[in-house]
Amino acid sequence: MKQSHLFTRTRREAPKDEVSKNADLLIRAGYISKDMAGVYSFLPLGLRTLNKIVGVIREEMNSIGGQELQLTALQDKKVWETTGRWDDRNVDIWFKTHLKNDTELGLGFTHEEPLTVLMREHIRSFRDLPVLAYQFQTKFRNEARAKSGILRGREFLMKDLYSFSTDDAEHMNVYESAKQAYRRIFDRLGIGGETYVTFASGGSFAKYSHEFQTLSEAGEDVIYVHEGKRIAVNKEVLNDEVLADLGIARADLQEKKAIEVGNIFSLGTRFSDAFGLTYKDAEGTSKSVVMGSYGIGPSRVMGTIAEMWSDEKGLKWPDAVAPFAVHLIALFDKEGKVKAAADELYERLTTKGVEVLYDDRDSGAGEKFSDSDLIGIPQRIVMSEKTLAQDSVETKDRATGKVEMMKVESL
RNA sequence: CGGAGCGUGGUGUAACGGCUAACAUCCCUGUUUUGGGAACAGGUGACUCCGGGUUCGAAUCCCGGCGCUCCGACCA
Repeated sequence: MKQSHLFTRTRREAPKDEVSKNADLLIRAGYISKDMAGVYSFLPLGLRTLNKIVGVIREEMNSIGGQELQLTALQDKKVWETTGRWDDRNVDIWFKTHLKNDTELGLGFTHEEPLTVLMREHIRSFRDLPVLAYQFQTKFRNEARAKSGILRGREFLMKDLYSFSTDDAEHMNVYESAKQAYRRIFDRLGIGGETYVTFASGGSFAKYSHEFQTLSEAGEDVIYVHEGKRIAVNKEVLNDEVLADLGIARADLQEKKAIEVGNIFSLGTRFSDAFGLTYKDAEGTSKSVVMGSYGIGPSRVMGTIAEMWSDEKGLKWPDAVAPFAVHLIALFDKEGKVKAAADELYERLTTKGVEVLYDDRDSGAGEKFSDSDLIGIPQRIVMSEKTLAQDSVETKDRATGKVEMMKVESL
C-alpha cells in the first residue's frame, strides 16, 4: 500500500485524555480512534493488525477441530432467563434494549446459552461428539468503568470457543488440547514468553479454570508466578490448598501484575442440563453433554502486544501481527531517480506477495523515519540517492535496530 | 457505583473577573530544501462542552447537567 493513499495520519501528540500506553501509541500511529470511553474504531492499519491476530487464532482453533460459525449479537431474553443470567442481580453488564413492540432484547456479552440451545438441533448421539464450535464476534459489556485504552472496553472483539463432549474424560482431552492451542497462539503472537498459565477460580463444576496472564504493569490482575514451573496462581485463589495441589511453595512465588489475555473454563453440565442438551450413549441411554468455554479477546491481545512491544519512539510489532511486513521508505532526489527505483521495488515486492507499506509521500526524511518508528513495521527498507549509488538499500530491524546494506536486486 | 482531577481552533497548551481569546503544531499557497519531525513569507481555522446564575463586564466565579481520565469497588 502506498502511504500517500493511506487516509490516516500520524500525530505528534495523543489526545490528553489518553493515558494508557497502548491507546496513546495506537491513536498516534493511526491504528484506532476513540468514539466514547471504552469504545474504539479500528482504522485500516489497526484492522490489518487485528485481522492478523484473528488469523493466527483461527488457524489454531481449526487445528484442534474447531468449526467456525457466527451467532447473533441480539439476544432473546427468554433464553437467558432459563439460566438466571438475564437478571441484573446475576449479570450486571448487560446492554438491554427492546423492539418496537416492547419485547426486551440484550446485546450478547457471551454465548453459552444460545449456542447450547442451537446444539440441541444437532447433537443427538455419542457419535456426534465431541463438537468444538467457535466464533469471532463483537461482545458488549456495560462495564462500570472502561479503562486502559483497548484493554478493557465496553465493545470489543472476542473469540469464543465452546466444546461439547460425552463425559469428563473426553472433555479433559478437549480442554487440554485447547490449552495447548492457546500456548501456541500466544507464542506465535509474540507474547508467549511473558504469558503464564494461571490457576484461577473454577466455578461449580471444576476446581480451577485456567487464565492466560501476560505480565504487564498495565494489567489489572495480580498473579503469583512460579518461574521454575512456568505457571502462576491468581491472587483471588491463592491459599494453602492451591499451593499443595500444585506442589509449590509460597516462597517461590513472585507477585506480578498481568493482563488476562485468555481464559479456559470447564462448564460441566450446567448449561446442557438447563436446556436439556443430551445425547444417546452406546447403550441408548440419554446423558447430559459436558461443556467447556474458551475465550480470547483479539482486541485486548492487540493492546497487550502494543504495551509489551513498544519503546519511546513507537510500536514494534512482532512479524505475525504487523500490519505490513516491510516499510519501504524512499528519500526522494530532485531528478526523480529514487522515486523511479522505489516505485519499481515496491511493485516487485508486492507482486511477490510481500506486504509493503511504501512511504511515497513528498515529505522530509526525519518525518518519514519518525512515522516509521511510530507505526512499528518490523522491517524498514530505506532507498535514497546514497544507497542507489551502491545499487543498494539500507534495511533496519525495528525491534533490534540492526542496520544492513543490501543489493537492490537481491530483494 | 463511590472519590479525585480535567473540558479553550483538528491536536497540544496559554490567557489577573477587563483590548479583537494567545502560542505551537497540523492544514492550505508560494519559494527554498531533501538521511532523523528543515527554513522563510503569507493564509484558513474557536458560539472557550451544554444550560442557568452572579457581575457594568465571565474562558475565568457559583449551581445543575453531560463528557473524559485516574484511584477504588465490580469483573465468565
